[in-house]
Amino acid sequence: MSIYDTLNREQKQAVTTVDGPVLLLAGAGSGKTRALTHRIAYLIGEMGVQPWNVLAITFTNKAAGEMRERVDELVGFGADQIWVSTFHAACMRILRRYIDRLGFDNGFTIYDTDDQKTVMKGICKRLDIDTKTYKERMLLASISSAKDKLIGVREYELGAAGDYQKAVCAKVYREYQETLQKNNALDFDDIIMKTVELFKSCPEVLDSYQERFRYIMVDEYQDTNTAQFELIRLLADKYRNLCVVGDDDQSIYRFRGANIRNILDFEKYFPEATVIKLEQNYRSTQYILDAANAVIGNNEGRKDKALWTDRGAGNRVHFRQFDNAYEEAEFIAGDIARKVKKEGAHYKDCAVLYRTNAQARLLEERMILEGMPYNVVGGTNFYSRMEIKDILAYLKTIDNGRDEVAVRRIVNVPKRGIGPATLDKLEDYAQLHDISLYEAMRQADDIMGVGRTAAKLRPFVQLIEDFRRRLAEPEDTEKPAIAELIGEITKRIGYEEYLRDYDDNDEDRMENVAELINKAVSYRESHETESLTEFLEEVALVADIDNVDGNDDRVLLMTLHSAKGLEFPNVYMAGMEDGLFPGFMAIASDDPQEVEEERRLAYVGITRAMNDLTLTYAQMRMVRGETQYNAVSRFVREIPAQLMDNAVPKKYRSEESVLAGLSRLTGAFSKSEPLSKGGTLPKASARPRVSLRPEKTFGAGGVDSLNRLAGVSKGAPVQAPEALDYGTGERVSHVKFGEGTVLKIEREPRDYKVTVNFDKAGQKIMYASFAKLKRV
DNA sequence: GCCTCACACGTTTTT
DNA sequence: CGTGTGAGGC
Repeated sequence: MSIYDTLNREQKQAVTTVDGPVLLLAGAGSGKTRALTHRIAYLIGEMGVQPWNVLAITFTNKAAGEMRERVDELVGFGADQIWVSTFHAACMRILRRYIDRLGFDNGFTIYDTDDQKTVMKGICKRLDIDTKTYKERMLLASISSAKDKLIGVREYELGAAGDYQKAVCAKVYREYQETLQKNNALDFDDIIMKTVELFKSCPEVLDSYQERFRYIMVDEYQDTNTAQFELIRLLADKYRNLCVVGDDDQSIYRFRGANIRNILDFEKYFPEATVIKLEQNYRSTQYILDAANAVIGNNEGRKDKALWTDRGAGNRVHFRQFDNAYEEAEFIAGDIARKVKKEGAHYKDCAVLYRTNAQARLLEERMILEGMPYNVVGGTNFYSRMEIKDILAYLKTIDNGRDEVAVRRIVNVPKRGIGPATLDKLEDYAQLHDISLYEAMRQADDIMGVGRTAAKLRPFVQLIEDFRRRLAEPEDTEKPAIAELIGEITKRIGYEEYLRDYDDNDEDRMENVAELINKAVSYRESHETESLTEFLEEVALVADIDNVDGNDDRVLLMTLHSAKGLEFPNVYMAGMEDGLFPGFMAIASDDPQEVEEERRLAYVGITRAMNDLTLTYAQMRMVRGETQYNAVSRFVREIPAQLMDNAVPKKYRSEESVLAGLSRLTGAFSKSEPLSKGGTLPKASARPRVSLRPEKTFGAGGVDSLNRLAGVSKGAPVQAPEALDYGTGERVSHVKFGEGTVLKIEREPRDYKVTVNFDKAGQKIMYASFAKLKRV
């Protein structure tokens, strides 16, 4: 009995066809990861291929981690020599070694979307571009899409000739690339593009990697963009042992440049390719699979395939409709609770999938209310939180002084009295002397003479220099670990106090900082040598889905995109409405491809379900403070009625009414009038809707906050309190700062400005109507 | 340089 | 609806 006996015929063929290009068309749930991992085991165990000659590429760290685990089990000795990694991580490894050949320093940093935006803002200012006509987002999008297609600055400029708008983009593109190079930074797209550039300009480097990676496997191949395809093509060009695995029906990243032609035209690029189809589904029951097939069948131009299962009919697809999104959330939470209680399900067996992250909120609130354990994947990435970015910017500055975005971010956090004017002066000086902004700060004394501003910069520069010096110390003497470094930074800059003044979330934020320290500790544990550069790189390349722990017994809430590659016994797809899913943009577009992509997304969602699939619809939904009335999603309507337990109402079945439903009826109906459908759901009107949102606390300020509330709701200016019930020299208490003594009260046109010396928090100046001070 | 208020703007989706 | 940004006062 060998490990290959459990594979079906097609899987076996995929495993044993090791020479030449292979296109493995693997439908959802057809065991493609099994096929891939066994293929790697077969190459090494049966064909005598050296482990280091194997490269397996995935899209997320999570997928890479899972594959690594399974390969380790199957291969045993030498498994750690196999490169199992994401596109980005693999390219980073290559670039760290060779990017100096492209004029970058090997210690370069990675810019995330936030950093890109910051750079772009600066460029628009510098080039005097009107950001009303040319939005930063749009400019970045066109640069990104150019990079996805491997169009460099020069080529872009050539293509822009004669087109004013494009010419502006070209100018911005050039400036953007120059800025990044100056800052010794790459953005996500550069990571791929620069690697291709490296391979094309340094044949000997390419050759060394071709020799190294004689057997290449690519997972989720349908999501590769042109740059990624070119990268793979170059690497595989010598030995042509390339096995790509994908499903054109699950291609959902067109918006990010994924080129579906890569999979559809694979046989054109590699005419000698063996094509193998995996069509047996091991995941879902028949009803679910039939529904999936029915929906995806509406797409044109797909590779012909039909999934089948021997798991039996199973349950019909559940369809439930609700008056509004609150009831939808209530039902989903309730249904999960019922499954856990009555059917012995675990929370972690249930996932709620939706189109947009914004939908998570209502669901989350409902689950909090029910005390149900849940986990939201995505939304705001941990590493894009303000406090994390601040700390990382300190680390980046210590690590790479050329990263101007990082330096600018923190030079005045916490406040050091260094404003834009000072930075401009420094910037000019830096440009003139061809040095970095940070270097200019180090020389600040020479620039502005004995000006006060130079003195303000000194402690900052000293702080950074101090940490740099200590990091340069030899190992196991004085050199601090990254975790210690973070702790010391926060302490020395007084970050906790800064956060306390910043807003009311200081406790959450400090917890996040603590979490970052945890991550630094676990980084140290999983690596033999600690490198700040490497730590920052790992941190830059994590996706939200990477942090999902499948062992936690919690309901998972995530977007349909995040759900790709996962499976759950019970799946809820919420917000099945035309206008939301498929999205408004896709419907309005005259490019039918857009709705097709949404349909593939629906297909991905449906095929996540193993046993139970529930689709929900809300007639009324608040979107950005506006009430929308939508028709039942066309994707629900594409599922034959006999596969579902509830019929889609007639009114949504004809095309006409669907179109009518599409138009937004804001204002046409009274918003306060609940659209109750008679006696079907009597509790709808009785339930206090407001209670679902966490109530905002206005502190103990009594009259003052009431004044504020009343004032705000009428849109009138805030009224100054008639008189204060405390005076100079008296003791007062504050919600955040505790007790203190009033030093000064100043009358201002609209308010009183009160200076208080707090026992613990020190001296603060605040406005009476906001501070909610109470006499003690 | 800092702080406040007013308003404009946005949503797909993410390595 | 919530956030982020820019103008104007202090």
